[in-house]
Amino acid sequence: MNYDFVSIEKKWQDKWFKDNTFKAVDFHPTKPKYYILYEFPNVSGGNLHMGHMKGTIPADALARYKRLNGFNVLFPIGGDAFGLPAENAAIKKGTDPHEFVRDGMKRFEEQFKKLGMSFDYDRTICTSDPEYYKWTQWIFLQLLKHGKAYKQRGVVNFCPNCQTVLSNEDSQGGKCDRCGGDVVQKERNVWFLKMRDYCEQMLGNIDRIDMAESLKEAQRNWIGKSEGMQVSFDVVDENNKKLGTFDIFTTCIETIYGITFMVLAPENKLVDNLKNNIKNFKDVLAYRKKTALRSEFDRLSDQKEKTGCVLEGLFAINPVNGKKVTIYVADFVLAGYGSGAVMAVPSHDQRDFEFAKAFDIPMVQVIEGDCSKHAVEKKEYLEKNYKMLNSAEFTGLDVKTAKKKIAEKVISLGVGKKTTNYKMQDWSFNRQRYWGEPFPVVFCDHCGIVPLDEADLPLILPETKDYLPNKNGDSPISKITDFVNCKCPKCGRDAKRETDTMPNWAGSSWYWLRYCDPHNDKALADFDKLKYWGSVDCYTGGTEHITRHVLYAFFWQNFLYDIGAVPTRDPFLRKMGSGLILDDTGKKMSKSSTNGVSPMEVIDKYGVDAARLHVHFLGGYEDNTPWTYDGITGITTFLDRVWALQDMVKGDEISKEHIFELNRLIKKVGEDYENLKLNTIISALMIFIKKVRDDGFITKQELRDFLLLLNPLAPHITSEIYERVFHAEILDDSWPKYDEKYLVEDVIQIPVQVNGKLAKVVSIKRDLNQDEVLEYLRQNYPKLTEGFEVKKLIYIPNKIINIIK
RNA sequence: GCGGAUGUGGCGAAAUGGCAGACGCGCAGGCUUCAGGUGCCUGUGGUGGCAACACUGUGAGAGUUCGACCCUCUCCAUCCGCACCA
Repeated sequence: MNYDFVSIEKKWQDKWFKDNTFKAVDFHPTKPKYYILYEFPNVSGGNLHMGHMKGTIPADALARYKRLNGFNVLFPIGGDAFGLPAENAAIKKGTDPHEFVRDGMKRFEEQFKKLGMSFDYDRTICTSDPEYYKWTQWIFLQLLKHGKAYKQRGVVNFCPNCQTVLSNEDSQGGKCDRCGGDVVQKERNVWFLKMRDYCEQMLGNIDRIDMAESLKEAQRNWIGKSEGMQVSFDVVDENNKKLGTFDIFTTCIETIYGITFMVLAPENKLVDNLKNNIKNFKDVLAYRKKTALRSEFDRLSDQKEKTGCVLEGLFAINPVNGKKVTIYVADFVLAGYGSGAVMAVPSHDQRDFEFAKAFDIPMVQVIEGDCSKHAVEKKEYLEKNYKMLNSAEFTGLDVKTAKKKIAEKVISLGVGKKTTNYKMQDWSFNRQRYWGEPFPVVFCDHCGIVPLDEADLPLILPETKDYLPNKNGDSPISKITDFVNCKCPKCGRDAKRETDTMPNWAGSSWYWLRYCDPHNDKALADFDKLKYWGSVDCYTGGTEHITRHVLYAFFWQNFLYDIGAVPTRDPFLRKMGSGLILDDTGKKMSKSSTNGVSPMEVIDKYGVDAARLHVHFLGGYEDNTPWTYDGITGITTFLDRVWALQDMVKGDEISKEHIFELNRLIKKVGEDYENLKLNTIISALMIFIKKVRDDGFITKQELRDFLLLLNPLAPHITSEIYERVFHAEILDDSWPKYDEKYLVEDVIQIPVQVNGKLAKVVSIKRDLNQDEVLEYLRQNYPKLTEGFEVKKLIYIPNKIINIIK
């Protein structure tokens, strides 16, 4: 007899939705809090895809499990709606973004309902709602007020296709994150957030969070902490007249006697400052222009051919030995890292080596090793602790000692100091696009950049039909003159508004805080509520944008903590990245690919309980799993058998036939929910149901416990059976307890090995001592010990016996 | 190039120092059924054997251990992230 999943599932979903059954209670008087967050979906798609099944279901199961265990669970949802992804999708569809987002949010809600998600729908937020982005703007004002936001001309990533500036995070590998096109470098006036100030704090967050090591490493790499020295070099002309100085950063101070040239990034300011002394300044400008347009193709090309341009007429003086060397500009030196300049030691750095070969520059070897084919780099010379050469008083010392002594010398000469460098840059924070949070600032000829009064927030995004990106890379908002022209809040004279908008990451960098108090119009959230809900206990979601998103989250949370707006530095205690669902070619199943199977299709065919179980029976939460319908019959058979339990009820209390299995099951399933190991929960439940069917009956109490164990994963069918059998609501019941005394049986089966090889499995009383075991074996299994002397008996009580002969 | 992870039957996968392959799919055989792309039962890593059983087996090779999928070292393969970061 099959159960009618269509009507049963709808019945419960309607009820949960209508009653908002899963409402979280602020300041619950007795229950402990538990905060589960699922990464809110981006409204760009408007439809849930298989990837969402991987992330939502475990979060929902954990939420339901925790509620049954007496927790006051906060499990909210919302939509990430501002920014390029939604705007590009809206443009493609030819809809106004406002309307596009409204539709998308509605569709998400319907689909989440169909998934049986136990969200608190009263707390739903959307980042493009003025009530929400009021507080995104408020946070920006605080950043500005505390010197963590600044506007500056700088060389930044620009996507010619999307017509906007992008952050480093949004242009990884030289490709636009949204359209995949090549990103070029452009000089522009840009808002930056001082994320670099938070490198150490963020590294602390990474250490404290419970998250996969690979994700932690990706984030540490992105921050890119590196310890070394900053050293000052004088710049002179042919006649040794001092023209200025510049700093370099190095992690290999021990090679300083090997410098044969210096290299600046093409954009380095020194080039502009000394342009009158550079004889070939025209060539330098031409080189600059060329490198700015270098595309992805050039950068990835295998040759990695070194290009550059000498600065004729300028020389640098090595502070340790007074040696005069040539200066170049070259694009292998990055303007944004360190001070945008390096000392070049071709014998001991492979890039310098290649550059020296290309430009025919001499080399000086200062550490042992064979430098004829390639540089002997620090990995090799430090590991082998080679001796120093050609390094004045340090010649003959081993490298490790020399490194310390040379550093001391540089410091005592007053030309250097120990420093720490980070790869991470400040966050370029504006986009020349329509669909985003307007910046709450105006530009006044008299007062400069003037922030709006907090009382005037939100600054509403003006409506317009002309929202397509501009060809010249200006924001379309610049055309809305009655928005742009305004009065300066400070002096009252005519002023203009900022017309760029914030990036899509703005709204998602603090949204977990808003869920604690989503309707507050006095603060981003009430401080006591933030304190009550605290850090997110478990945060699930995809891994696609995890490095960026989590770092941005750490950054904002730390900033808000420092200004006293939130009670903790750690937004999340545990972050789980769900694996991908792969299609039949082993590639990521994407929403756009034609072979993508929609979750709604699976739900319509098999029911949502079956779909929920199937996706997570396929493999572990953090593993990639290939999608297939194969095996779903195993799940539907299981659910049919669960349904059939109603007709097998006999007796009330737990039977002696099932007491051990049931207690073990309760223990195992509970542990597996905590660790989100849903696949083994399902198999454990299958094993139990097989036992029940073999015995031909289940008691009422056993059925009750079984339904509770399955409820977090398959909430509909279990709610229905519970109601039919017990005439009550399963959600009013609580998680079954197990008793330790039923986890162990008096007579156990344990393996006996001879010389480490399995010989026999024997039945034996629990908790015998070693002598008793040997005696027992001699009595009952004489063959195991006959014919040889037992040299040694290894007996791990109740686990294994190993006889050594 | 650097970093991280993974590697187990025909397939998805269990087992984190103690009986490898649980559970599910698939496959084979059987029972039920008017019928079945239904339900139920049995078997199923490989090799040999009618069989009980024997040997063998977790990417490859070494090591630690009474005992290794699990710990250590070397290598190979695949996937992911970063990539001229001084």
